[in-house]
Order: sequence, then structure tokens, then C-alpha cells
Amino acid sequence: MSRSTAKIVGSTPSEAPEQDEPLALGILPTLVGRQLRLAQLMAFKGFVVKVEGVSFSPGSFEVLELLSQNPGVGQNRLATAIGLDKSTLVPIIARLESLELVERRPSEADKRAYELRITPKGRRQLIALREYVLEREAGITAGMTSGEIQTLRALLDKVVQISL
Amino acid sequence: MSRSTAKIVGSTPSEAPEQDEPLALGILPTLVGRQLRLAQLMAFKGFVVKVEGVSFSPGSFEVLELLSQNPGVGQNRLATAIGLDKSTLVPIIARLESLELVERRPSEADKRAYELRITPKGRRQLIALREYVLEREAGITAGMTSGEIQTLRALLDKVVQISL
DNA sequence: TATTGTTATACTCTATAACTATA
DNA sequence: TATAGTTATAGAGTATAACAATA
Repeated sequence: MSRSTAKIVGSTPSEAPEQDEPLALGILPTLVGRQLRLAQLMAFKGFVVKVEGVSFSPGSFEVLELLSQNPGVGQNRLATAIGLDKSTLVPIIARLESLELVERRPSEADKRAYELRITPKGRRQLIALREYVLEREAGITAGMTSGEIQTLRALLDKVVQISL
Repeated sequence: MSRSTAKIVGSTPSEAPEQDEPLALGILPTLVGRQLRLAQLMAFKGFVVKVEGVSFSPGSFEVLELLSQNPGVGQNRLATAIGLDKSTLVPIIARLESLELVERRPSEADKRAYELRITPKGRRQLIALREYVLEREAGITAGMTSGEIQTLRALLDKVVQISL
């Protein structure tokens, strides 16, 4: 991946760089947006959890975590909370249901709706998933002090909030 | 729709939350990885530049920026610098070429290779693109002091470097 | 009329593998 | 054998629009 060696910025070389030297990056390294993209790419590279032979994406983990905290919610509210469209959630829930990690029960109060609950099996796997996720976290924040981690979280939160 | 009105904070509620209160998020907000994902999502939401009726993705911008700094590079090195596979770059370059923003010239030294150069037209549009990108940057970092921005960039850089 | 969840569809971004033409 | 670039293909991940049942 790219290296942000501080090369000459502001003047354009007229010849191609030698094969072994890194490309000049111009203003790219100064862009928070790009750094955000690269950092996120790195953070999720190879994110595949395997619990009991089943693999999970970050999205599935979030669904299980939210269901463990909010038993009985419907798909609409769940989608909104994760920041996805309701239609996007359909295949995710379907898969989790077929794995018997999530249960869909018709709501009695509202016959259009379903109540989603995590099953005991789902809860067991969630515990293993949390462990994996926390390991990844440790990898992402390796080399940072706990103060830096807190700062990073706070600043990222600002980015998330601002653009809402 | 009668539900328990007991609000349990800090432990897992056994009933679904009311419609109007937000979902309990558990450990999710403490995860830097997730914050990274959300922040990136927000930062690039609706990123579409229109210059002279042509729209550009963040990827196209990076290609133009890198070509303006490194005239004559080949697609392989360019792909590596952006962090993409060489095959992924093919359609991007093809589009930029058909728009006459980039020129592909067969290398004389290596008959397998092409030398990529940004055209004058491409350079003009790049200037407009830079302006848009810097506007987005301002949006992303709105509400931050320049010290905070520097800190954020440094911490994101740590994430990028660490995982290499 | 509005909302819940589903379906059908499609777009973006990305990668892998196999190919060609050179090196 | 290895490399530059292309092609074909496929997989995430996401969205929009239209629909049936229900509110």
C-alpha cells in the first residue's frame, strides 16, 4: 500500500519516477477523507470470523449485538440503527435465521411486523464473536496509548456526527 | 401495543425498546473499527463531482492526482500506489482515456507496457476536482481545530501503517 | 394514506484466474 | 520463468422501486 514519504509537493516532476522509488503523492496524504478510507480498508482487511465453521461479516456481528441488546425489535428499526436500507437487511436476517442464530416471531400487536430475537445458540456464538472483534480492535489500536485511542474515538465521532 | 415501560440501563432489556427511543448499542460505540467504518461512510456519502458534466469517483480523482505527480508511470505501479489490483484499474483508465483526460502511450523501452500521462484537459479538470475535494475535506473536519485535524490525521496514519 | 417486510433488479467496487505479448 | 496489461467472471455490499398485507 501507499507510503507517505514526504516528497516534493508543489512541483511536478517531468519524468517518470524510477522503478524502485515510491510515487509522489501530491496532496493525497494530507486528506483526512483518504486517510479514513485507507484506515478503514486496513482495519477490515481479512475480517472473517469463523465460529463453529460459520463465517460472519462485520454486518452480521452488528445485527447479533443489537439483537442481544434489543430483543423483539423489527427489521425496520434495526436497519435504521445500523444505517442500512430495510431491503438490505432481508438477506442478512434470512441467513442468520437459517443458521438458527436469530428467531423471527410474528408480532401479535402488528400483524405486518416480526419480532426478532437472538436464540441461545446465537448468544453463544456472539460471545465468541465479541472475542474476535476485540482481538481485531487490539490489532487496530496496537502501538497507541489508551489516551490516543480515546482521542481517536472522539475525533472519529465528530466526523460521524458532523455529517449527519 | 402494550409493553413494559421499565427502562433498564446497563443491563440487557428483556423487552423491545419503545418505538421512539433509540436502540441500545452495547459495546458497538466503543469499537474504533466500527467508528472508522461509520466515519468513512459519512465522509464519502454522496461524493460525486461533476466537472463539465462528467462525474468522478474518489478513485478517478486519485488516479488523476497521481498521474499529475508521476507522468509516465505504468498501470501496475499506479494500482499498487492506490492499493488496488491492476485489473481493477483497467476500466478506470479506459474511462479516463475515453474522456481524453489521460493518454496511454506505448513504452519504447518495454513493449508490454504503456506510459500514462494526464492531458492538458485532464489537468484543467483536476484543478476543479481538487477544489471540490478540499470543500469535502472542510465538511469532514468542520468543527475541529487545526490541532485536532492534525492529531486525527496522525492517528489514522498509525492505523494505516500498523496493519501493513 | 402510511408502514412492514419482500422481491426484483441493478450499480459500485473489488478481487481471482487465465490469457497475450513480451521480457 | 516472470512481468505488463487484458478479459471474463464473480462476489460483497449497497440502493431504488414496486408490491401485498396491514395499519
